[in-house]
Amino acid sequence: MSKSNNVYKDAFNRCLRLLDETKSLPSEPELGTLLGVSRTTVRSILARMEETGLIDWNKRNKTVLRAPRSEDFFPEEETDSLAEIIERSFMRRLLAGGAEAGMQINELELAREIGVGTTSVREFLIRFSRFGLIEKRRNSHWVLKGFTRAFALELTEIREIFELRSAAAFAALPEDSAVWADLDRLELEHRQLASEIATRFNEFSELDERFHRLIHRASHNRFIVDFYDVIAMIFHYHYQWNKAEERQRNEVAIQEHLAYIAALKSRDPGKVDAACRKHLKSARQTLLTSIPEGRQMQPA
Amino acid sequence: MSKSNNVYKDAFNRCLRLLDETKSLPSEPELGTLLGVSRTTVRSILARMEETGLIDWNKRNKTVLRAPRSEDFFPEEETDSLAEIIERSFMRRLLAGGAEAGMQINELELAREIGVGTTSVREFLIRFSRFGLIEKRRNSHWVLKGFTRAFALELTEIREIFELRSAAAFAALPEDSAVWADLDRLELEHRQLASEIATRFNEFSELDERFHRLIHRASHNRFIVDFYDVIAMIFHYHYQWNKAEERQRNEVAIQEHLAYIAALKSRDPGKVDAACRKHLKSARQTLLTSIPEGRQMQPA
DNA sequence: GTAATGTCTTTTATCGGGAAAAAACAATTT
DNA sequence: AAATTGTTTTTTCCCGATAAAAGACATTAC
Repeated sequence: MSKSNNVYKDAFNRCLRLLDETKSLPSEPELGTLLGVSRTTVRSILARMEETGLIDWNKRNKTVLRAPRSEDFFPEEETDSLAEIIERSFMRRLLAGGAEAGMQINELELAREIGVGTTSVREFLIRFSRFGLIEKRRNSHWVLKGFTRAFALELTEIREIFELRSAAAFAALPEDSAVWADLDRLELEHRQLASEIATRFNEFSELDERFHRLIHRASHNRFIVDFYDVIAMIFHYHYQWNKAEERQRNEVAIQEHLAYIAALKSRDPGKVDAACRKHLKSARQTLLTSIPEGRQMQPA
Repeated sequence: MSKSNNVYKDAFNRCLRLLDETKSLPSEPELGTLLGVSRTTVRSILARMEETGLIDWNKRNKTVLRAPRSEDFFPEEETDSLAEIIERSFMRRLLAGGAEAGMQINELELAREIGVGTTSVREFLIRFSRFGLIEKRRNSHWVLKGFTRAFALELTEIREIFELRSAAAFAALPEDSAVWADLDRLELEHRQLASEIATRFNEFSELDERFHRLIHRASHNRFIVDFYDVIAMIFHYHYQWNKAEERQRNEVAIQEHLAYIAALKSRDPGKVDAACRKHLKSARQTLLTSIPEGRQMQPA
């Protein structure tokens, strides 16, 4: 068992959803771009769809025969990549307590516990190391540095430096830049979310990330853009474990974003700086309150 | 052939150099710490030293019998770790022309060319990716982003932000902090190097790194400290390919460092800022002049 | 009784192999 | 002739296995 076919399964599931909308599927290369996979995978998908009577496939003709049923889908858990599985397991262990700073991380043990090979775990740890939470001892184990208050403060310090710069660069972008349309679209989405906050408050997290990434991109600096990966990772898990007052926090954040957007549109550097600072300050506060002083983070 | 014993060979060579200085070697654990290896490796070293008649080894007694000869040493090239070998090969390819931005990187081909397994190459690429020079296409190849002028500008932009902050933090450190002694020591080394610049100018690179790392550490921010790895890597290779006017450049840099050190010692924020800016500006200039406009970097 | 040595166990670093997925090439179809 | 399908080759992803190196435990020496 050398490689799971999760790419195929995930693409298959996504392709099933396309079936609802059309009477026939497009060409193989087109489907490939649509699903983000190679033609090889597309053909496997089509083959199975034909087998299970979902479509009639004859060269260029891919006629939809019936709507997909829930049994047609592959189980969700089989569509995740190994890297995702390992990350989730690792973060769960990290946040599920007992993860003291200084603790050593054992590749073999992790691999056995998750049920994967050591190579995948090693690759994950190397990739994960750039988040600043673990550190490698040469020829030896990894050391957990811990999800501490110090970590959160160091993270937000850089975030603030970078975002203030990016926001300033954003506001200085020429009138005809495409970003202004992107910003308008995001503003609209914010307003829609604000009006349905009671039911959709948990959709904020994803909108938040798109908004900040748009701003950071204005820096035109790959190190600033890449650094947002660290923030996104932390906030991703932060949102998962800290559900306390989630709705209210998100409501406040949306309003801050709207003020921030207005400031950007005004293109007044002073206003941009003020709105950005205000939002970053409350974001930092939110993160910090979820880390008890002098202890490790714990799930809510 | 699963793992080379370069750790042993490298430690053995370093241990040989200790033989010149003493009549007998210390205990195994002590040797281990001294050489940065485990006792297992220390014992392999001692075993070979006894075999080749370098020492007489009987439990606690490790008497030196003769001075090491050049044949006793393992060849230099056998002491490098695989990661170092791969990095060097990769950077040579990158700098040896023909490395256009957008080019795709083939793991298998690289592995075959260097003569190592794909796993090691994969791990190297993952580790290397944080330098911002390559990018991964999911389930597919890596893409070379190129050693371009844009890269150098993005890199130096962050460097300047971080170093100005770190320098300010450094100057604000309390009188009794240990860093002031470190700084004094570095100042002395700078003066010594300056006085023998004609013969030792190529030693500057290493001193430069230690100096800047000391300053960055004052930020107490792991992201700032870690970012210096990117700078160090780039400058390391930069120094290797751009030998033009090396002596003069280093002479100027040493003087800038001395002025920078004096500013830090004055603890006057204005002076620190000015000295830091001046040095960073010329460092950026040096880097930029080695990258021809609109083209890839080429070795000198 | 502390610290060293001797011995045994575990973990890391690395390889080769094999299935999944991508990519390249050839043959059709419109 | 441009795009699509059919076929073959190459590459990526991941595992299990193995030697090097680290680490743990037992024994001995001072």
